Amino acid sequence: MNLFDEFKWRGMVYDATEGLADLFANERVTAYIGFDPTASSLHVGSLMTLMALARLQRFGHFPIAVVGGGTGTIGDPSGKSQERTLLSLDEIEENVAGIREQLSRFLDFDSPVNPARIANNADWLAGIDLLGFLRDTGKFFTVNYMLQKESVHRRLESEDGISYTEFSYLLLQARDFLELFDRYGCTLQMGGSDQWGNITAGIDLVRKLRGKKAHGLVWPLMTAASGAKFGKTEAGTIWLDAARTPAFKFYQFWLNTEDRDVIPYLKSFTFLERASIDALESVTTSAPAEREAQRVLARELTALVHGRDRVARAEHASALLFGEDIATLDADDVLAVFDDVPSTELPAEELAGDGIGVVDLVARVRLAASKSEARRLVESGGVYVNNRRMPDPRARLTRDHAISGRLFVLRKGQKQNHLVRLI
RNA sequence: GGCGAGGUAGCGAAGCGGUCAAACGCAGCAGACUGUAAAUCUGUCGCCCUAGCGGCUUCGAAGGUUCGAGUCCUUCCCUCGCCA
Repeated sequence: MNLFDEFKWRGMVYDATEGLADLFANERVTAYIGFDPTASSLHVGSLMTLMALARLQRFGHFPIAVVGGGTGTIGDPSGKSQERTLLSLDEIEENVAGIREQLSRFLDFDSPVNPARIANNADWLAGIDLLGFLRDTGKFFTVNYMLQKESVHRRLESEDGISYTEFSYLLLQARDFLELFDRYGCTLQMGGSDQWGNITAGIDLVRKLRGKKAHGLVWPLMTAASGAKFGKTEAGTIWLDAARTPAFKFYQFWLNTEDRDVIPYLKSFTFLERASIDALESVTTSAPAEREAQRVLARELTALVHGRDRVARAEHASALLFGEDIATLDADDVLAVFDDVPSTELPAEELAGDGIGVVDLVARVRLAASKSEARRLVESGGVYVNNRRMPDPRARLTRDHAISGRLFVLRKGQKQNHLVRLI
């Protein structure tokens, strides 16, 4: 099976240029994808992209991850309904460094055969002078062509319009492709379907200036079946950085995938073979309550992003949290398992006398934004201490309630846990 | 520059001088039901507390009229549309 069929089977081909399948079959292709340096960490929304590069490398081709240190200063209008706020150069610099680090978990930069490569387009874009750019790149695009691009077109229709800055973005990305073609013989650019316009612009530029055929491949934008934006949860974005999204939470995010999304996610985000995924699909149909597919998905991704040892811990923590009676456990066991769960230290003297009010504690550890909100939470039955619901806002906690006299497991709703250690 | 429309809670959107902390929808949070799922239903949803027909700060900004202003007047700022 060549890479094109592989992508196709995984539902990753939304559109591709003519002849790409043959190219994959006959040549070792150098391909690139761009990453936006809008934050110092990538989040699950970039997984498709990361996996695409990783698969490419596994099939013997050459992946290039381009971090948009240059284009990031401008902002891509694709898929955006509003003008973006510009980041400072320092911020971008910092973000590029963070992303570089995360890429290494997906790509092999030391392969003797087909090592991956990282490039920062600031290297060639930053030094460009306006007049030179207008002559060398601008001359090859008519405004008519640019206006036809979906991303530009949509913004023209909108009330807010599009700034000249973002309008120019297309040209910069086209320039990237040309540059990578010249430097590394890169002949393929991939991305989400919103990138199609930018990609074809690059292909056109390569053809016009170098007389060579370059290719493009885009996949459908990942959405959850519910229509929710993928990768965001109640508590915000799911990052690939353990400091921002602890492994336990990351694991839980995938475990909570709904049935109708889980198979597509397995295809897109894991290296599992077709046979395994087909098997999981039938199990999901016959025994959905087991959530076997979700477990595998969570295990695979947590292992990939956070490492094998984290998986075991996350699984153990999940079993405990959603199963056994925490209160009977030993504080050390709980701590060992839950060290990813957010925690707060509380001086034991605050529990002296008649103890601390549940409401106060919930607000104190920021499980609720304010004391009033904490009170509402408690009254609606959404607060649990050591797995036992505490619906009375006047309830107080003393040391006697703590696990081994030194630990509280505070829970909000079904899933949000917080450890309180007495010191 | 001229004319017109408009700026209300995270978003959208009501609001004809008093009972407006502000209808309604979405998003959010919690509960029931479940499989740590989906759908559905319920509650909640400015901030504070000693939780009460309690206190405080809001309706672009600043002034003013009035016993009383999101609602009226003045000036200013900003957005959008049409024209130049």
